[in-house]
Amino acid sequence: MRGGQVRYRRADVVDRAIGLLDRTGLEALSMRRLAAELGVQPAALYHHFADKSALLAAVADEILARGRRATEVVTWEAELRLVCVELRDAMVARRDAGRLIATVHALGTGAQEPERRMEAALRRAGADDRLARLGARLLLHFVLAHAGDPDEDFATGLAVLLDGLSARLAVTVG
Amino acid sequence: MRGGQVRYRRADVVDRAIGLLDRTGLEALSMRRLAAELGVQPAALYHHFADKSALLAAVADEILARGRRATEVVTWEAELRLVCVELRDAMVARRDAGRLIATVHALGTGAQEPERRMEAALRRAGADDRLARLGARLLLHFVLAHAGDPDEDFATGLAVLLDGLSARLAVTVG
DNA sequence: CCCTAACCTGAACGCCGTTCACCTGACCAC
DNA sequence: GTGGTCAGGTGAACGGCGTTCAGGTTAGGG
Repeated sequence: MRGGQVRYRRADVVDRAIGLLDRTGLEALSMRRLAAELGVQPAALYHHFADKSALLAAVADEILARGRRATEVVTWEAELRLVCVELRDAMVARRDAGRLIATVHALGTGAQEPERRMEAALRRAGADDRLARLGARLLLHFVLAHAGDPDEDFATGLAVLLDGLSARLAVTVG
Repeated sequence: MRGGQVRYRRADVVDRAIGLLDRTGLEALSMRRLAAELGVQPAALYHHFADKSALLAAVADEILARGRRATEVVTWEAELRLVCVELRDAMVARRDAGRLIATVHALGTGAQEPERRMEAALRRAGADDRLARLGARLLLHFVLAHAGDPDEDFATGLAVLLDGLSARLAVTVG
């Protein structure tokens, strides 16, 4: 079957999954539908991904990677802002990307780079381990939950967090 | 079938669902398993609930209601703290309650009382519509995401938010 | 030219939520 | 007492899901 014996690699599958997500939404992004989209049996997908959550993680990470900006950043606060804005933009840019990324992060299988970057930025700012981890999680979960808010609300919420964190940072650093 | 013709009302079903949740976790809380637990056909559940999300909402609301404390509260800040702590305790008290409540809130079918209470408290504190709504969502999503954190982290995160909000409140109120 | 590894097939397994036509028994007005 | 109503339940089916498995096919390097 499938006369034109097209064969796919992992990246192709991820790409088509993104297309399917755009066109039909997260609910319709099932292993069976994706297989049909590729003209392939569902089982074939298990050659590229251990299970569905691995697929979703790969899709989320690809969406995130495509949303990365090439921006130079100096202050730790600007770095934090940039990560949050990049993440938010990626979540809002395409259909259901927000729910996808939140899901994948909840599953713990992917979409972890933003958190790592923010944690590193906070450490560079002088935060101890605990505050760096907590601050990164705080900011990350804020964006995951509020990406869909109006710009003004998003800005206010982000400012609340950054204010509070820099106050604690000042205390820690002395 | 089912000689001892036990018949159930909505509240009975919710109660048994909570028991099933405690014993077997959220994944195992399916319509079919719950029906089996009750010794009933799956279809019977649709007499009590329009669909699964209505069932989950009822379960979440019941868990929340059972977690309510009879506490007098004076300041708006104490009220906000109380709602957050009640919510957190409910999420942590029993197996998978956190994921359940977060899910139900995401579905928009239930678990909305904490947000309403916090919004009202913020309004009483002098916040305008926008800040009241935003603040309530900020606090709610903080708790949904960080209920499982160690006490110290939870306290710090909550303090960050309350600090930031009261600063903005002061500005608004003058 | 053959072998290996990557890729895919076809069929099945056991779950899931939900719908439908129909049945049963309790309770209440008459 | 009797008849009607209606909440609650039956049994069977529908279509969908993720996943597994034994085996087939094909491209590319030695």
